[in-house]
Amino acid sequence: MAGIEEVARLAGVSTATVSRALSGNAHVSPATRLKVEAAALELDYVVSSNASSLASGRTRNIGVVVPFLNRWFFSSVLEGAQQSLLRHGYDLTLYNLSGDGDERHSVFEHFLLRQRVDAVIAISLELTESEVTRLHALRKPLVGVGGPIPGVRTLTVDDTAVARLATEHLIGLGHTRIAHIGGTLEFDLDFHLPTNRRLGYEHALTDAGVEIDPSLFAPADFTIKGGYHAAKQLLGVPHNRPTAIFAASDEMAMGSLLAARDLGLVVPRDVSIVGIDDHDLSDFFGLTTVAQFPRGQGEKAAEMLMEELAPSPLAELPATTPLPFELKVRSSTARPPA
Amino acid sequence: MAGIEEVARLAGVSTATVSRALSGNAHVSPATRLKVEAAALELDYVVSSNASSLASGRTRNIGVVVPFLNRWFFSSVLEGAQQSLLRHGYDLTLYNLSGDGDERHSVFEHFLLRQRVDAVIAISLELTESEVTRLHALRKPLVGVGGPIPGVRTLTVDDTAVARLATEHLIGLGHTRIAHIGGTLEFDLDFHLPTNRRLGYEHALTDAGVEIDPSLFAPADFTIKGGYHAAKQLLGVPHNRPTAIFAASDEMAMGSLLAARDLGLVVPRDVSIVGIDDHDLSDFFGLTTVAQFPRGQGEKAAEMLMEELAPSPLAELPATTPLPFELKVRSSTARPPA
DNA sequence: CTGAAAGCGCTAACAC
DNA sequence: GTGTTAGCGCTTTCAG
Repeated sequence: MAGIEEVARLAGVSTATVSRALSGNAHVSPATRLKVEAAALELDYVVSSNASSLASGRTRNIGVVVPFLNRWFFSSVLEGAQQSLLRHGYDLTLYNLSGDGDERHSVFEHFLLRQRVDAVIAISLELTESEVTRLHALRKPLVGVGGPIPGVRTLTVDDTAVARLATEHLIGLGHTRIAHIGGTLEFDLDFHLPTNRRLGYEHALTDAGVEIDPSLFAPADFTIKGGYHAAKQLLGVPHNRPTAIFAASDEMAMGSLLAARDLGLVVPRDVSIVGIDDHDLSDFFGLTTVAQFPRGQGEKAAEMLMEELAPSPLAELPATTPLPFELKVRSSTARPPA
Repeated sequence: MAGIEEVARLAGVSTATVSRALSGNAHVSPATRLKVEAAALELDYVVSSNASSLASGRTRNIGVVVPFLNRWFFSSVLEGAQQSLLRHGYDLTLYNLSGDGDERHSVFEHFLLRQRVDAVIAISLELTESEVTRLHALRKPLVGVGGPIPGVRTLTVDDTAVARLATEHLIGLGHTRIAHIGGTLEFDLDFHLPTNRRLGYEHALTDAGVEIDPSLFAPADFTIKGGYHAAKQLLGVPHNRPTAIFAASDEMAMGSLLAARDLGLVVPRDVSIVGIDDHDLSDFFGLTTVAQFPRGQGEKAAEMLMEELAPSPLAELPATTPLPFELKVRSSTARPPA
């Protein structure tokens, strides 16, 4: 537990110089810098982040708030953010709001206000106006991932366009009876993702001159299990069965795959299935999907924060950055049966 | 950003009293405590964790180190730990070592030494002796989850017993040709989990008087995909096919389920399958498994740390706490075909 | 480019 | 029970 003073003594300089040399925040002659670095190394010196934060006002720590941990999308974003932050010398403190509203309140009251963090990343969370206001009042940069938050810079794919792309792929193959497994209303609270995806689906259909059939929609909960049951419902009808399913997430698409199989249908011969995500397992299942890149989203969110926290005040960045997505055609889609 | 001084002024007491009243670390008369609390509330006062840490030496922050984020086991442990820590007013800073060894080194050099954390939880990571030594030298409590670390208190299920239980379930049903999908050697580096599970399997067999057939073992990588390929290998043989598979993880067991299906086999009529974990999806797949409870493991790890950090120095606790596990029989196992 | 010194906002003896 | 005060270990003006 060597302190800065000992390093200063060993290097024969003042503590101020040690601080400058080690943080790189000011000009120090190469010679002294070397001396200081050598001394620090020899003494195993590492700055105390608390003392440093207290004195400088910067914590080099970013708060990340997520609603779930054990879901592919969230953990991927988190992974990306973590890695990127680490590279920048930042720590990541994690707040999981999977619990009740109480937990959420306490997180906002406690950690944001304890000034433990320099900024926060909110993943797929619709923050309330008061939460956003509070953060702004504390001058904490905030970036959202996974859906637009009013007044906040946000990274999000264009859900409507993604859904349209998936649906158009099916239409392009010749399908017209295309079912859609979307989210239940409760999932619409944050960001209206289900609604947007459904809209993209409907737009694509309409543009292609296909009438929208409400009986071809089934809601589910974004899980494999939910997708399975929804698909059984959709595919179990005796006649005029849909020839394709567009699921609003890969997990639901996988559930559909399994449901089709259990019904004795062969994919893609009897029914085509397409999802959204490019989940880890999608390749294994041969699932055609529209990839979004959550790792990249996490990384980008971190980078944005780094820029915002950097001394050089950049030009105002756009409030919402569109994210890339890409159709990945695999073996779960084909022309409809003749 | 009201400071303690303003609160003290508003409440008509000294800063020391405010500190005491708010932290509960000393006796304050109920009357003044109330006054202080009211003042703090009115001013939206929250302690600066940095100042507090610097002065007290406690950070109220726990570091959690994980090798993966997007795997069921790890995210579940993490979730449990997070929730438990939050309840205790602790923050959790996350370090994901999924990158290269460089990252690992930097994590150990940086965060542990930056004294950002009071203690650390290592999930399924075999720490090197020097890493452990370093932590001990810094007097940072350390608890491991998922495998024994020499010289460190660890939470872990008895892998041998778990595997034995799963295997005995199969034996009890009348199976004798029981295959095992275990881990590849690389997964054995940390904690020898694959080896232990294989041993449990072999012991159970031996005890039952069944000879161990090396051709009935197939290694995989703990994923669904890996399990799928391993199972195809095992089940694809023309004759004397195994009547049961014991997979060392539920994900591999699910892969086996899918493989069996693709081979035209009906589970459990033609082949029984059992896994370990009780993964989120296991219920959906009707998979018989031996549940371990990772959320609980995370919670318990947090609790242990809280005790260790508490002022009252408890009696020395056992170095390794055995964890509960439980056979969950579902529909993937049955008597072997006659 | 470098040093001296004044805090950063709190906690913990130590008095009373 | 409560006030006084000396730091915790750094960073950052301000001089030089």
